[in-house]
Amino acid sequence: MLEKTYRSDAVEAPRYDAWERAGAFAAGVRADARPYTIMMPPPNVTGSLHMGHGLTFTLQDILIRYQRMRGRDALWQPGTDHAGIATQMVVERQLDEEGLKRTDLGRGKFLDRVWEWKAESGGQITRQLRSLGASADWARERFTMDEGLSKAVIRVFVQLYREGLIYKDQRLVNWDPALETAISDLEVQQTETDGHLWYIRYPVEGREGESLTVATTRPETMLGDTGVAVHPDDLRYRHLVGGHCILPLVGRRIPIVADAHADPEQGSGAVKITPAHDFNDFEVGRRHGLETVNIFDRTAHLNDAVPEAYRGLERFTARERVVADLETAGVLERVERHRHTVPYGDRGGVPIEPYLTEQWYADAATLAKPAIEAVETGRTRFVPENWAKTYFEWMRNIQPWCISRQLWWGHRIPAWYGPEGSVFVAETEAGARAEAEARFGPDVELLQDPDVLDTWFSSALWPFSTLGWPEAVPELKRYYPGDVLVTGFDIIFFWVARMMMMGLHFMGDVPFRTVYIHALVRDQHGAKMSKSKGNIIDPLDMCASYGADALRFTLAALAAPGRDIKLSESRVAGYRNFTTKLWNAARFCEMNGCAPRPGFDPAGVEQTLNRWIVARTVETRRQVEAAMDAYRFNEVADVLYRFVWGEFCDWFIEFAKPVFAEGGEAAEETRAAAAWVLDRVLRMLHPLMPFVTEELNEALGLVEGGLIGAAWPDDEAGEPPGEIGWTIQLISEVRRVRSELNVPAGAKIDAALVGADGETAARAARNAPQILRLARLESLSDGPAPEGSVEVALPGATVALKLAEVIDFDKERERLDREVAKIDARISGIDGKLGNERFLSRAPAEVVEDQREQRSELAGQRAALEGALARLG
RNA sequence: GGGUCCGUAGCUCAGGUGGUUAGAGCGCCGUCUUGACAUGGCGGAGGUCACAAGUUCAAGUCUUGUCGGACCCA
Repeated sequence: MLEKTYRSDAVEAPRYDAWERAGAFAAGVRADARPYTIMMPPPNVTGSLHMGHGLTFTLQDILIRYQRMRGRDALWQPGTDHAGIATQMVVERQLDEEGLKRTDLGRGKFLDRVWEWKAESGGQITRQLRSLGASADWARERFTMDEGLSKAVIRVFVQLYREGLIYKDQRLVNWDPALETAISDLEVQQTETDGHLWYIRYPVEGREGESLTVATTRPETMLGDTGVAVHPDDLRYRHLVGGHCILPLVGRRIPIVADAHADPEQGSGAVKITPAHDFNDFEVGRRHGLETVNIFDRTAHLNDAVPEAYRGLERFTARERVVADLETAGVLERVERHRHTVPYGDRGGVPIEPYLTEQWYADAATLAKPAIEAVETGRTRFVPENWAKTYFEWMRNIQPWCISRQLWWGHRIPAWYGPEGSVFVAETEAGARAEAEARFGPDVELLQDPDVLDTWFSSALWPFSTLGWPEAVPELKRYYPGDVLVTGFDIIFFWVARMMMMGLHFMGDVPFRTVYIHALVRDQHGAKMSKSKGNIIDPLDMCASYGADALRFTLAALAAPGRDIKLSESRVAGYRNFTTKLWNAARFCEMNGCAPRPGFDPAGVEQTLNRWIVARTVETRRQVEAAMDAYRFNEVADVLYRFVWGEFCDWFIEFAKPVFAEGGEAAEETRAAAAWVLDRVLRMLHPLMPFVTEELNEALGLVEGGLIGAAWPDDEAGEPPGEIGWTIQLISEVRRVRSELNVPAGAKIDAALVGADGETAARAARNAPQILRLARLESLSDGPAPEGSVEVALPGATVALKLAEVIDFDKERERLDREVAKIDARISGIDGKLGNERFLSRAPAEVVEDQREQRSELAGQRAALEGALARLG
């Protein structure tokens, strides 16, 4: 006997363990089945589960469980990525507490510490994923720093290098002075900041008293200025082009050049050029052959390239000093408040510095070409397809990808430096050495590049490196390409694009056929969830309070394509109630002996009620499939919710009660039908609510071996008979009138069916026990309407409620007048259409016919109401 | 500056290719301890579908413009 309420907290963990122990998540068991692959976007090994994870992994689990039930050999490949910067920071913070720096330990010992940390704490997020119910194939779990995946990284690097698609270059990078490494331009957050605009006069050489005024948000960078630009069409300054300014505080002689980068409308129209510290200025400098003077060291302190007085100053201190000195020198014209965007590193949290360094780059433009084409030709499809535009936009304007990072934690770049600036790139040191010795003879000294690769470089290989590449294992052939990649739009550039490039280049095929892009999870008012705002809804809290099933169902129900999810706890509570409802419906079935009947044929049921629920179940199944195939998770949830609650519970179970009470063959068939519907409901809900459905399945002894491995239903049935719908309408109308007239809920009243044709009378008779019970009627006789009754018009008949004692005749007349008015409004609407020749000639025949039918139906009801009015006198 | 998306009930949102009386959850009001379920039942109120023009027999849905908001890129 089922408990009175479902206890998710007691059920979920053991249930999950049982699945995992039984190997229910394992791919490869169904050797003859068509594979279905989802590559789990590897969360950071430092991560802990937040609601964004909750959404993405819930959707993936829904898909994987659904396809598993549909008979596919489902592989959900899990794992984590090593998160270079984040992980290194975590361990450095630990060291900091011991008063140590990573340089105190040295590279080897530091890496040992990172691995130690990983072993202890790195599994947190994958453990948390289990409480969500994620049915990933944990036995195949991978980590981007695993031996095999590392081998793949090295292989890819070496091959791309040999193909000329990886090279070293001296360019400006986004430099994080807190972390002392280059970072990707994607890891730079442009942040609106209140600042100032300083106007500085640069004296013109050889023209006493004449100066050019430049405006800057970063006055300290003037120490590295090597030019001043004016617009070529700017008549004010044309005579100065080709001349020089004398840089204040420094005394350097810098050329005045004409360049379209200078905007005549902005400030004075003249702009200082600092090629070593600004991306635009770098280009200007290149065009005009200006010097590059690097004025910062790795931590953004001024270096020896600046006058002695400023050396060693931190950049913001330097700003104050420079401004003060400019003022003293009388060349500071004015200062304005100015709001502008400042680039911040999203990990280090300090403003990044455009910084001139030598780094390794991948030729993204070349790699992008086939990746663009693959989406153009539909080999990979975005859902919703709008995101393809974003993808194209970025891919068609792609910049060289800076792949080196000045970190210790990560894949070490397989490049060794020898004498005379030589570089040897090989998969192993021995390989590099062999090459070096061939050139320089034995005993050549080699030094490996100290840097590591961008974490996304290894993530880009995830769809095939996790399957064993570069070894030629059978898994590669079987599970590559994946079927769908599920991720957020914020990751299209970082990861989706790069997987496309690498997959096509190394596997010769796209890494996945479909990319499903879901939205961000926000709080109930649409704000991003963040610790500082205190508006975080923790998925694990939700699971603990309402059950993982309730959270999963909520996320699915809110996952409408192309829209952010505004989540509130009350939604989760609402779907917890749905879990309870399901539980209680199952409990009702159990209490009434609704056991599955061997050989039960849903298409062969005889009772109208059962034909109805069977047909509705099949119809629901079709709708769920269509929604699932279109990744319309909200529709999947909605269709199931409405069917289970609004039809199965509200009507089928209520209609079944008198049948059970009556007994006999009808009751037997209805019991079997109820058990069958419940079985189908549990199967269909299982991908969304795995725990409660599995628990109920076991308790009721429905599918042997568990739902997780059960087959998705494929029953067929005809149209649902209209009789049940009509009866429902009758009951609802009577209830409404009772409520309107304040008839006490407990009072049973006599009623008559007036003016019913033969078929309608038969319908009413067949469903009389249900009608009496649910409309709370004492009796339902055949017309005519009793004296002093309230009449309700229905298709095919009128129900007259004997309420002489409670009726206020005037009020009843008013009520009927209102009903007539409503019908008249609809009739005149229809007449407007039917009176329009263009409608009759141009609208499809079935639309016209439908209007005619409605009109005749309404006319009948109107006549019935008029009759009722007449009888009231 | 370039691009994407969104304005539908008090709140949060559904409404693929135009076609019944525009739906759901939460909230609100009334009512009911009826043997599955008060985490519930029954009933109800609440919408000029942002605004304007256009296309069409027909527009929440398509087009254009206006206003308001969000996000991405530079």
